[in-house]
Amino acid sequence: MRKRAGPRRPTQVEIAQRAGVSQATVSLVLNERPGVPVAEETRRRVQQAIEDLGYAVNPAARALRGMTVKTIGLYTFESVFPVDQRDFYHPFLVGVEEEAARLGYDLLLFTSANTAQGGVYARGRNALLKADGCVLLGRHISRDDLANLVKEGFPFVFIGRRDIEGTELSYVAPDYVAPTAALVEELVALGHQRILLLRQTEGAEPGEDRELGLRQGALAAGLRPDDLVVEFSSGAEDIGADRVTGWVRAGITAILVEPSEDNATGLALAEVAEAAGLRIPDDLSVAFLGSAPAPTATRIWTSFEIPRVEMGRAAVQLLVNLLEGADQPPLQLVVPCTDVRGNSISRLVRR
Amino acid sequence: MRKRAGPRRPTQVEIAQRAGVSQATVSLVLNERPGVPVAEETRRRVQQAIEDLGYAVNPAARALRGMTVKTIGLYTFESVFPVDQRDFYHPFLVGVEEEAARLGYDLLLFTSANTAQGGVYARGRNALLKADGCVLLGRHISRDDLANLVKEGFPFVFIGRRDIEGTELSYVAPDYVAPTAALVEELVALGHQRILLLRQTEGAEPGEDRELGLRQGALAAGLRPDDLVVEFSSGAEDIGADRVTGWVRAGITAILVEPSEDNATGLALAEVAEAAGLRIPDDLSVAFLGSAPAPTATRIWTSFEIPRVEMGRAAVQLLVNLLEGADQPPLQLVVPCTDVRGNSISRLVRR
DNA sequence: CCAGTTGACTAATACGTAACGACTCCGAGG
DNA sequence: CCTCGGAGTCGTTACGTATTAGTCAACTGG
Repeated sequence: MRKRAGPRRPTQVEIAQRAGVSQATVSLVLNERPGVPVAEETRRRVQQAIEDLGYAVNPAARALRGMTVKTIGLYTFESVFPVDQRDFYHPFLVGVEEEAARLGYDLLLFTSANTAQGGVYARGRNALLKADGCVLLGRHISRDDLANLVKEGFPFVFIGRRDIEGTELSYVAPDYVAPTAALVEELVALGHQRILLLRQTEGAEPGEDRELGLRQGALAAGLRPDDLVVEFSSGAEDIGADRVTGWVRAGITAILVEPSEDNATGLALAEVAEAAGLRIPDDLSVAFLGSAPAPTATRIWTSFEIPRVEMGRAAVQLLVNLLEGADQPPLQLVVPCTDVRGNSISRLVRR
Repeated sequence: MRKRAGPRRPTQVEIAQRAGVSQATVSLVLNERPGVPVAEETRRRVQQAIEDLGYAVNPAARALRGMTVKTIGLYTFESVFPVDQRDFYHPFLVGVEEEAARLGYDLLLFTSANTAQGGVYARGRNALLKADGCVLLGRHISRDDLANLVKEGFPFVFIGRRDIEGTELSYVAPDYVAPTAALVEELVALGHQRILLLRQTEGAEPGEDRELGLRQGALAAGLRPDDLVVEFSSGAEDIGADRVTGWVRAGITAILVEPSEDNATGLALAEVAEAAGLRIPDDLSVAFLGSAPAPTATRIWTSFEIPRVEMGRAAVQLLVNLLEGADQPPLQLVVPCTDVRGNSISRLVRR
């Protein structure tokens, strides 16, 4: 943190001198306050001085007085930056940006915190303070950091659901439960009796929600709990041929995949299955509980889409509510997903 | 600019009280100054207090003292935000972001200024002050704004070349002259004798550079100035069938197109030409002096690529040089483009 | 002619930090 | 015994703004 270079900028004091008034009056002209009138002639002189000297209010001084500075921070827990178009997170950012712009806030990207590998509390401890409030994003998140932020009373909104024991935080999250349940009911209606849920090992809450949806759907469709299998995968290398054929031999006919950012697990599953002579969907129905891999000429994955742009927008709206409403309690918002009906599940044919 | 909500954060004074030292000592521990030692035991106590209270330095107060705050602003003169992948400007932003992250700076996107439609000096006059320095970007730029910024001594780097009379500013720009000249020489070698340059009406300097390249190339290839034609277009609707056939009837056999962000002009030209029965490149050679429309199965446009990501990176490097070097003069950087040899120009066949 | 009221302005202060100069120890050197 | 000097701390100030409490003159109504 070195010293700034360059010539000094004019201050309210200099404006005041030039206009022949006090600094307080300049401030009054700048932000007119109801009940404190300023004579028209005085106002004019001050405006003129501002024009002449090219004055601009100093945001730092303003912030020091405890004012907001119309800036929303955007922090991601994993390396989302640089913002690549193919990136899973890109639509969130677009939504955040659009809405911030619409509401007149600038957007501060905490690019440095990520590379520094220290989390929110890395560098000068809580770098987020440069902004009025913050939108947080990312799977591999530090619960301690979140809890700390809540304790400190720093205004933030998390994109995705996070439950922290003992505290309540603001978030906007997709509804994984309902569409998962609907998918299960559809599979049962298609004749499937044993269904596997393949969960990611990381990012607990979304996985919990999907499992809840699985059980709700099974209950509604009259499936027994024994017919449901839940397994975990930490990546593509987890999915071996023996594991997949094992599932099938155990009577599994439909697999619900919790997607990862790059969908490596799901793609590996498909590849391994086909290599083992299992055709999708004839021998094995596969659906993604979230964003699926891009459709190809022959394959459209059955899945559902998270409204990412809208979630980004909503996060900013919640945050601005927190910032502008005095003493708001934490806000939560759950948004519905839209179904994608593809050709990766089908009616079960008993052999 | 309302008041901030939430509980107050701990200050250096409170740390000092808890550690039994003065505020000045806390500051010393926080930013160790060469020549001013602090006892190990004291340092430890202060660190402990910082830990206990969860202290974080207040960036506003720091900034007010004239310190830099490790933030680079990014301002675009037209609506680049929200950052869309198809956007012409996206690669610049990626480069800026990468380099800012690498150098430990956060990135402040001035999204609000664009929508407010007021330019740099809109809102509270010069919103840029929230950052230490700024990267500026965009074609439809206000020369007055730029001149003002220079006058005020605000550190910034412009992406693209801009000459402002009487002042010198920092920029990173692509070299349009050399590849344009090379293209002209190549066309002449292919037998072309009358060449048209189709300039954009807006964004003067890049157009000037291309025209300079045209004349240099013509000179080197032994073409007479009379054989060069320069026309202007303000968009796709400018390009009518009569205009294009007029050019051809006047002996034009090759057209160099100055690209716009969306390349509408160039695409319109191609369409109109084909509709008029002119085949490219047999009847008419066409090349883009910059980024061409995306290649298709049958068409790769001859053009050259601006290294946009690298330019973004370079802009940040220049800016950080300005910020961290004391009293740096303005810096300029011209980067080479890479040729794209396509199938839209060919040897001239006399009929 | 005076108490009360309103309009227009200002002096003073607080916000949290970094830096400068001054101050107090304490041991070494004369 | 006195002086000197360095190590370690501290008091104070300045940064530029928004706000509070207050001053002061002009005006009102009785």
